[in-house]
Amino acid sequence: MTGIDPKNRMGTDDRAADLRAEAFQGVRAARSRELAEDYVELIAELIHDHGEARPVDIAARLGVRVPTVTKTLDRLAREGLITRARYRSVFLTDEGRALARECRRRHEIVLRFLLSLGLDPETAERDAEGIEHHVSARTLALFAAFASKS
Amino acid sequence: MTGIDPKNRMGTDDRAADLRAEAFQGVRAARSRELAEDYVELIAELIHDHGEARPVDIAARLGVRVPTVTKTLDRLAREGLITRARYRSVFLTDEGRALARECRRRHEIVLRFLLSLGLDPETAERDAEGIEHHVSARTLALFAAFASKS
DNA sequence: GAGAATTGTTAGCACCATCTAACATATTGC
DNA sequence: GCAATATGTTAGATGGTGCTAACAATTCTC
Ligand SMILES: [Mn+2]
Ligand SMILES: [Mn+2]
Ligand SMILES: [Mn+2]
Ligand SMILES: [Mn+2]
Repeated sequence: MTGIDPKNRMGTDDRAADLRAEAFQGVRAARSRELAEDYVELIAELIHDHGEARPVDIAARLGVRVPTVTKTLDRLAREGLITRARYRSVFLTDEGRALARECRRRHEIVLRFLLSLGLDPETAERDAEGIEHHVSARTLALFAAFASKS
Repeated sequence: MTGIDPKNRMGTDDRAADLRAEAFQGVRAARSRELAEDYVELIAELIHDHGEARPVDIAARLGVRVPTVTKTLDRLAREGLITRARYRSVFLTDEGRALARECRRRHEIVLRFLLSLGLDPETAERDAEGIEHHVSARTLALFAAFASKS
């Protein structure tokens, strides 16, 4: 019968720590999807605007070198988001197209939200590009509601 | 004198692409700082709440294994954010403490903002943990203003 | 204070994301 | 159609972030 039961105190701490850990695990999962999301969104846009998505254009817009794009595209192909043939431009699979659509929608909601808060367009675009990957469905819904209500 | 000057068209595209590239480069830079930011913020909190920051507690709260923490702490020490001695707990340098303070402030502003939008506390905490690293000073100021005005 | 339990480190693996250099292929322009 | 240019791939390096297994040091408990 010591004053405070150390087991109990630890138990509370542990539960709090577990909650934290879950949050961080979620963030890590989101991080691991970020690059694929940016790629498919950009590929869809290039196909829409220019008729095709070429590695050189992807690289120019992402600000990385072409070999970096080649390697990442190989990964996306492995994951079933795109298809490609050597020396040819890139195509989205159905799955890739679905992801791209979802990412575009999310990107636009986040962007409109930031603009409706009064942020300048350039900063809004920059911040949206990072924030979009870390916004839950609930938060997205609130963003959309706020933006349309203002 | 061909119908549309292809050089001109390309020029416009190039400038737009450059802007995009800058945004993505900014996001990549933020990504490369994320982990260090989460670590120093958590270390400061552990020191404040428990008197010391031990790898085992850092690991429990981040949801990773202890050897992962060891390795990352080595990197943070290399970068001058923490100091440590073998088998001892972790200390922040002045630089680390300054970064931790800034991260904590930013984290709280983002969290309060999300809560003031009407998000439930658990989702707010999760989203804040990811969003915080991608919020510019301007956006942060707008978040803070919105949260206090509501 | 010795043995048990906990904590921390090291080594080694896997994967990702970036780069440069060198080479291969396609496209373009004359 | 060929030569020059542009584009794409491969190889190999660097560094980050995660893991498990094995071992070392510390701390706790009796
Ligand atoms: Mn993005
Ligand atoms: Mn985007
Ligand atoms: Mn965080
Ligand atoms: Mn945080």
